[in-house]
Amino acid sequence: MKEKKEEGEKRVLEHIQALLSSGSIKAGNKLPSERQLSESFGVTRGYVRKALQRLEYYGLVKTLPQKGSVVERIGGKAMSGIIQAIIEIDGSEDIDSLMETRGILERHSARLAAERATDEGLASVMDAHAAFKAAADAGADTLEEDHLFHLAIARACGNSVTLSLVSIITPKIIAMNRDFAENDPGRASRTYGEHQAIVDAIVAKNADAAEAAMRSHMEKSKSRRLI
Amino acid sequence: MKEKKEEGEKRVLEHIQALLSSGSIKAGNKLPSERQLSESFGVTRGYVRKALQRLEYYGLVKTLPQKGSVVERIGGKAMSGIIQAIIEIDGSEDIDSLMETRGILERHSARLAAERATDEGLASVMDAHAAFKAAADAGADTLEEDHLFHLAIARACGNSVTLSLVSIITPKIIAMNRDFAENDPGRASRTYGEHQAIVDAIVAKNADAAEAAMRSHMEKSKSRRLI
DNA sequence: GACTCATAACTGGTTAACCACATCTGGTTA
DNA sequence: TAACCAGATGTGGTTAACCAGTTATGAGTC
Repeated sequence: MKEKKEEGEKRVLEHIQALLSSGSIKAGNKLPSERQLSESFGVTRGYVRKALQRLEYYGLVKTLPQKGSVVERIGGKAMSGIIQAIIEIDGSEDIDSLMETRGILERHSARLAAERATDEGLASVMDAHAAFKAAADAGADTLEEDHLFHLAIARACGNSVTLSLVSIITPKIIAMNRDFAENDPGRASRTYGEHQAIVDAIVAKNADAAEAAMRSHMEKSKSRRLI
Repeated sequence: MKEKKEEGEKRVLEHIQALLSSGSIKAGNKLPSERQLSESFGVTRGYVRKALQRLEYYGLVKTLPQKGSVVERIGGKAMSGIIQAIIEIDGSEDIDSLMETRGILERHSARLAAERATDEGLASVMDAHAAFKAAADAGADTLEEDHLFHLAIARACGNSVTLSLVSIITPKIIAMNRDFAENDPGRASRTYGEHQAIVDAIVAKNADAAEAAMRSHMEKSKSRRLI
């Protein structure tokens, strides 16, 4: 996908991966300075910084201002495997995996929302649900309201990581199959009905029903190729 | 968490969020140039670039070399909500959410591995399992082998997104509770037994059993505060 | 020899300048 | 009028220089 772009960063990641898996740098030790790395890898310092920031984002190294970067206390082989996954992540996200994983996360966020949503969380879910209906009744495009409905549930489930992951995955799916958006006139009302079942289960605090309703919704929307 | 650091990037994200939610910039349109943004936001261009790259990583904008950045065709309110989630992500990952979400993903990766793992995938799972036993028998630290075992399952499940997410989450958990690592001498063998149950179910292609075994393993390890 | 403290070297963080390339502009030409 | 074609402008991508702060050094002192 990205050929020229970020080529330097990828090279740095591979080099660091080699350093760690070969044992040249042990877990918990300090990494050489950015300047030394850039020189030994034959790239400019900017790429080293980008790669290190990426690794820090994934929690593999910790960079301290004016001091240096230390690698987390994770074994070399495991570290290497994770970096490999990071390198592969970029363009490897196929639509099937995205939708499957999203289904798993959404299903559980519905369950968790039913189990422990606050009154405030329930209210915002119902608000989003009502907004969807309003848009549908007005004959407007409901894609955004649909998305916001799901985000409201993810937020109500009280799990910040699940919310983050759903937030990351959903736009990728939208971007990937927006072109497939058929304009079936009955689609919005059918989606609304499925949403209604989810909302009912959540407000009834019936976790099993909420998960089942979301699962059903996900499977149907998958066949529609839309949220 | 990050106070001074990346403050500029956060400011840019908030500004762009405001631009999008206010409707000043509509979905599908081109964003102003990086220089214009940096000037109007009162920050240097570096921060604008970092923020845009972040948004591109999340699939919200697409940056074309020598042309400009276009925002994905997602509604302004939804876009704003996603950016909000991105801003909140940084330090908001509490250990409970991390472990809960990891449990959900691992549970399903075990199920999927049982359903559709290739012979190659099965072999690497069993290899990792054997490596764990070897380390345990030698009385060595098994943390790395434990991690690699779980990564092997995630890889065998054939879902690239799930593999990515597990790869991202796991090191954060390790980093967070490495200090809790008690040295209970029986721990390794107990963990090995739990792993054995998972492996058996996967090779038997019994999805329900695999999921149940992984769920049990996750719950027990949660109480141990270790993988 | 042990301690102190100015200083030099080095760290990651930040900024401004530079590059190749794409696009737009406005005059020129068939 | 319409096609064309320098060249001026603007784009994101990249690089090198600069900054504040930390750390190691080593001469000077007790």
